[in-house]
Amino acid sequence: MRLVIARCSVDYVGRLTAHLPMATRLLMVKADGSVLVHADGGSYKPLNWMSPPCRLEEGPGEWRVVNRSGEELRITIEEIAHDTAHELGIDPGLRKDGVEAHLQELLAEHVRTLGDGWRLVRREFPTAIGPVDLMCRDAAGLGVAVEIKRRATIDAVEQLTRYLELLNRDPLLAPVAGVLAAQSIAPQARTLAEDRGIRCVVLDYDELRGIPSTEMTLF
Amino acid sequence: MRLVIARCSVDYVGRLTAHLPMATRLLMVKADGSVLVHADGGSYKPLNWMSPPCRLEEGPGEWRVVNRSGEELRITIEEIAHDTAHELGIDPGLRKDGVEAHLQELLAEHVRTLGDGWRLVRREFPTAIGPVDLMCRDAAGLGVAVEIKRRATIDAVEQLTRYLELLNRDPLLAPVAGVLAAQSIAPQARTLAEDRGIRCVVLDYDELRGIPSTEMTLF
DNA sequence: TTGTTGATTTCGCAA
DNA sequence: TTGCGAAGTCAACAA
Repeated sequence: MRLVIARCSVDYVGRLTAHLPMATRLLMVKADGSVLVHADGGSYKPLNWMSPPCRLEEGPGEWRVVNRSGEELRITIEEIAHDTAHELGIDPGLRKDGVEAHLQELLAEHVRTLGDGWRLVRREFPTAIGPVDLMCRDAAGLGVAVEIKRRATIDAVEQLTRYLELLNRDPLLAPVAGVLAAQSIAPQARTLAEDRGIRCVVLDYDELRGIPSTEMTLF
Repeated sequence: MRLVIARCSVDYVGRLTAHLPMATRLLMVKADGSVLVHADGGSYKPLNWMSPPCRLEEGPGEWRVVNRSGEELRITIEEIAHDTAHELGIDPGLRKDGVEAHLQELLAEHVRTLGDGWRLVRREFPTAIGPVDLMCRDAAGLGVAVEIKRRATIDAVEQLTRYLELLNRDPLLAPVAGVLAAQSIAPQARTLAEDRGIRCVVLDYDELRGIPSTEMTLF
């Protein structure tokens, strides 16, 4: 990895056109040839960049970074304050825990939190337009399709609505009710969902994780 | 901006839990206290990070980066290969051109490309559930709602469908047809749109830009 | 390779 | 401040 602190201006021409006026910035050149232009603030997102695979052509006072589809990042360098290179090696990579897939696992284990006497029919219940996260039966034995999200927006309501329309056309399954379960639910999503008779449930990840999974055997 | 090349392991506990095993990486500390952990490849996204506002507490062989909501990034440092700091100053920022707003401006100027004799009623035509990108009238004087996207997915079709339902309830406007105009249209979106009688139009940004805007005065 | 979906999305605008 | 939609979204996974 090469780290350059330089006074530079940057022009990108590709999927859009963008320009950065002359200023001092960090230029990061990674081992795969990708280039990142970072300012001393903002978020983790660079001001501008070129993703791999790409090629860096270094000329006097100008870098050109191009990829196969003709996108180009042109960096005009006025002055270099720092320029070092470092061997980093291949990174072993990140391990994550607590994403949407885990929410689904947890809720599948604790379907009872949605209602007394509820049972899980199956996870990833297949339909013609994609799998329903959880298919359940309530205490009365009626079908319930559960859509799980970390953050539920209007899209989630539309998605669940499409599933419900399809499922309710099947005389063997109908009637099927809907539940939108998420760690947070956007107000507009809640309004639309309730307008369509879809129940909204806010999930607490830590609470779900805290319930002993042997609970299901108690009933 | 401080740049540190170090052999380190990283643990993040916050909205999720994540772990990085010991390896050599770049640690970038920005002026606002935010910290980025970069590997020598991948994309512009760091392996892990803490967004501002946050605070860095530096101990012997361990950094703790915390924010107000209790999220924490803990970096255990085994060896430091490089450690420099640089004054960058405030960045003047990025200027972009060619985003969705520009597509809307261009198409509003060249509504005729959608059909001979078409007229623009107004941009951002207001409805109870949000503004329609372009409201037009075709050669026969019938209303057409146009939804503009850079990339049209199924969401865009659903959005336009909601508008059309609403608009067609208004006896002063009905009947209103729908057009989905985008630089690219996902196959499933096209299928769903055409199934609902919504016309799909692929836009060419450069072509639209190339048409003299005085064209409208020719008719 | 292509398409679809989730994301510690980030970012910008507007109410 | 909050909410919502766009993004050069990116990235992982399935078909």
